[in-house]
Amino acid sequence: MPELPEAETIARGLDAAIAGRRIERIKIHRDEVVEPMSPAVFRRRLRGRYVERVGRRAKWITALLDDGGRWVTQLRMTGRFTWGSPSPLRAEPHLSASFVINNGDASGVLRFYDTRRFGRMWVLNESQWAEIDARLGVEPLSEELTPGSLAELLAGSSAPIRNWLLDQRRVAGIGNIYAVEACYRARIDPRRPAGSLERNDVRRLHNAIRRVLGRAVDRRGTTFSDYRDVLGAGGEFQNVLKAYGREDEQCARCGGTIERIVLAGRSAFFCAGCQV
DNA sequence: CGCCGTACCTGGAGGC
DNA sequence: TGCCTCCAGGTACGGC
Repeated sequence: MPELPEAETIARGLDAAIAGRRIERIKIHRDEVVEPMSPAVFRRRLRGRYVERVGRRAKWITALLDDGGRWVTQLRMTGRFTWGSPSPLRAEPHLSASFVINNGDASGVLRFYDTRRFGRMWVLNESQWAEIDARLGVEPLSEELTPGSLAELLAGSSAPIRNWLLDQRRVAGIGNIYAVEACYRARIDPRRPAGSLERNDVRRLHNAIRRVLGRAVDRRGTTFSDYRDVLGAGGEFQNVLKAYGREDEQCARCGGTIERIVLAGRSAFFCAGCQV
């Protein structure tokens, strides 16, 4: 479900909801959500802490705590937060964890649902977080990603460019939807070896990555089924997808037909007429 | 080392 | 309706 734009939207919603507030009660409904931490240690490190700020790194949601710790969440495919009014912390289908958070004069409940149960959340110290952070590549919307730095990262790779874009160690935050859309916008065949891109290809790809992600953030992400922001609203970017999920439809740019292929086990969509 | 197939899970869609 | 297969926004791991 969530790639960079969805994680960004969720992080902004969480920041508005819980920054400056205290985590009063924690219930772990499914122990695996905190693996390899134990629920007891997770709760001990989080209970009573104030959340200073919620942000995003790649596809991770990170909340800075008042004791210097960091509460981090990896949403994976179907992880979802909801912020709502208090009610009993009872188990519901797909509910992995719930948190009672002091909301000024009242309290609210933050819930983490995860249908496919791939999502994880941990409370880390700064050096543990630094290790994770160091393994993640450059933020694609930051000034660090330039046509020149992208060209250096691409050099020497034989992986198809669509697969390369999914590798979080070089550029971090892009998932399958936006990798496919960026290749379409850049008019690059998703099968092209990453290291074969020439200067003009790299410039178009750089521009495409930033435009696609930037517009998807503006539209609060892409909703097919599971993804919702913390108040339950879907995104709008699915309405302007040009290639992803459009197998057999007409290409908006050249009138060709969008094809679906499988690369490294995952669908890619492209127009053979105008993506070279 | 780089790349890719597989595994981890559940549920929705579509074929029969 | 039921049963089967395929597919899904991510990523860790192991094999080659």
